[in-house]
Order: sequence, then structure tokens, then C-alpha cells
Amino acid sequence: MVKSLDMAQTNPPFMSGVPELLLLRLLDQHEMYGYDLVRSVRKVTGEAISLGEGVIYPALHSLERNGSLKSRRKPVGGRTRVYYSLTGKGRQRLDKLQNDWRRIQGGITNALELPSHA
Amino acid sequence: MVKSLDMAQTNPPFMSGVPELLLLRLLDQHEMYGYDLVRSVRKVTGEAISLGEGVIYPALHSLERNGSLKSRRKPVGGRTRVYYSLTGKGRQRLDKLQNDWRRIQGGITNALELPSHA
DNA sequence: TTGTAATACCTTTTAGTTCGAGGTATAGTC
DNA sequence: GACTATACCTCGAACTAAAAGGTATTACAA
Repeated sequence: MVKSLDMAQTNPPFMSGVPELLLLRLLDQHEMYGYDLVRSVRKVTGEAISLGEGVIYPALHSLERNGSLKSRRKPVGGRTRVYYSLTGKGRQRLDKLQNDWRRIQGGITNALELPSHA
Repeated sequence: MVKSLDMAQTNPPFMSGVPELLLLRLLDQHEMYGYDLVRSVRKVTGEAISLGEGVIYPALHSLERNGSLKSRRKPVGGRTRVYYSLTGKGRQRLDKLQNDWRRIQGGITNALELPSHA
């Protein structure tokens, strides 16, 4: 895999909260493991959003620590996969994040519909 | 003005880049001053988003520093208002942010349309 | 005239967050 | 034997929004 030579873009706009929302949303469907989530995020967003492993793994650990996710280790052909799934708390958290997202998304949509350079 | 007693919510989800986008978008219409922008943001987002002065003023200063905004001081009834307006660079920045927003917004909308708890 | 609310500006501190880069190891393929 | 894909992980840097707190003037009401 060729690594990017672009300068680090540590804080891209509009991404805060997005990894958490997407992970919870995907894991609400069925359990998945980290490496798989990297690919799934790209796929379900229509290639619009790509989250690297450096985002996914810390996020999964953090979500498990706060009780939104639970995990189980499963050996698959010599390798070990860590499968994550939602807890009740995780589903509540997902609801809250979806509400937040819809509120903000709606507000920005309103704002962007203003006439330009009046 | 009664200050909020709620606990500090320093990093609310989905807000990164939003102040910058909204300020540039509003100032693309006509020049405005900080205190006015606080009220305008609330209004144009249909009360969905509220940005305090602690967000607005630093953002305006930062945008002026990087050349996206220019300002002029205007005394009004004993008080001095600082009016901000977009530069060419600011309009380019607004275009870029709007594209980023639409991309991410579309990606998340796709992801949220998945069937739940399959 | 006292005091309170609204206007209008500002800075500092805090608490996060994403991201790239880098690291380990196994399995499979050319 | 080398390279790619799989699969896990950590760390440090860059950046950001938000609250809290601060100054000063104007307007209005009790």
C-alpha cells in the first residue's frame, strides 16, 4: 500500500463525531471487526468518507471502554479477529447522535439556502 | 444575561468547521459585525445552531488573519462596531467548505439509510 | 438614582478529536 | 523469496469549539 505524501490534515472540517456515528450505525446491523469496518465505512458512504485504521481502532477501544460496544475474540484461519457489537447503551448513544446530526444538518441546510452575494 | 449552568460541553459532535462555514456564508450576503452574527446564526439555522461570542470572535479574528475576511471599524451611537466582509480568498474558502460539507453530508445520509438492526 | 439588561468587544483555559505515521505479525500469491 | 493483503495496535501533532470570565457603554425601569 502506497502511503500518502500529502501533508498531514489533522483536523478536517465536518468530521467531528462522524467516526463514532458511522461505527455505531454499522454495528447496529451486525457485528464486525476493525479491519472490516475500515472497508465498510468507505462502501456505505459511497466513497465519500474514508476512515483509516488510526481512527477506527482507537474509536472502537474508546466506545468499548465507555460501554457502548462489547467485543469477542474469534480466531479465523490462524489470525484473530475482534468482533464488536452494540450494547443497549450503544444504541441509546446512536439515537442521540442521530438526533444531533439531523438537527445540525437541518440547520446548515437552511443556512446554505440563503441567496448568495445579495 | 443569565449564564448557563450546564456542564461544559467542549467538543460537541458534528460542529467542527461549522462556525467557519456559517460565518463565511452569512458574510457572503453583506457585511456584519460580531454581535450581530451571534444572533444571525441562530436565526438562519432555524434555532438549530447557536454560537456564543467565545466562538464567534476568535473565529472572526482567525479568518481575518488568514485573509478570508477584511474588517472596518464604524462608530455607531457612541459604540464601535467592527464590520467584517468577505475577500476573494474568503469566497474561495467558502466554496471549498461547501463542497466538503456536501460530500460528507451525502455520505452520512447514505450510511443512515441502511436498514436498522438487520 | 440606582440598578439591571442589552449591546459590543475581547482573551484564556480546557477538553477534547481526527489523522498520519509508524509498528508487529500472519497468510496468501507470484 | 518477495510482496501484498489481512489484522491488530499506539503515539504525537495539529486543530477546534466551548465556557467562563472580563471591560465598557447605552437604555430603560423602579
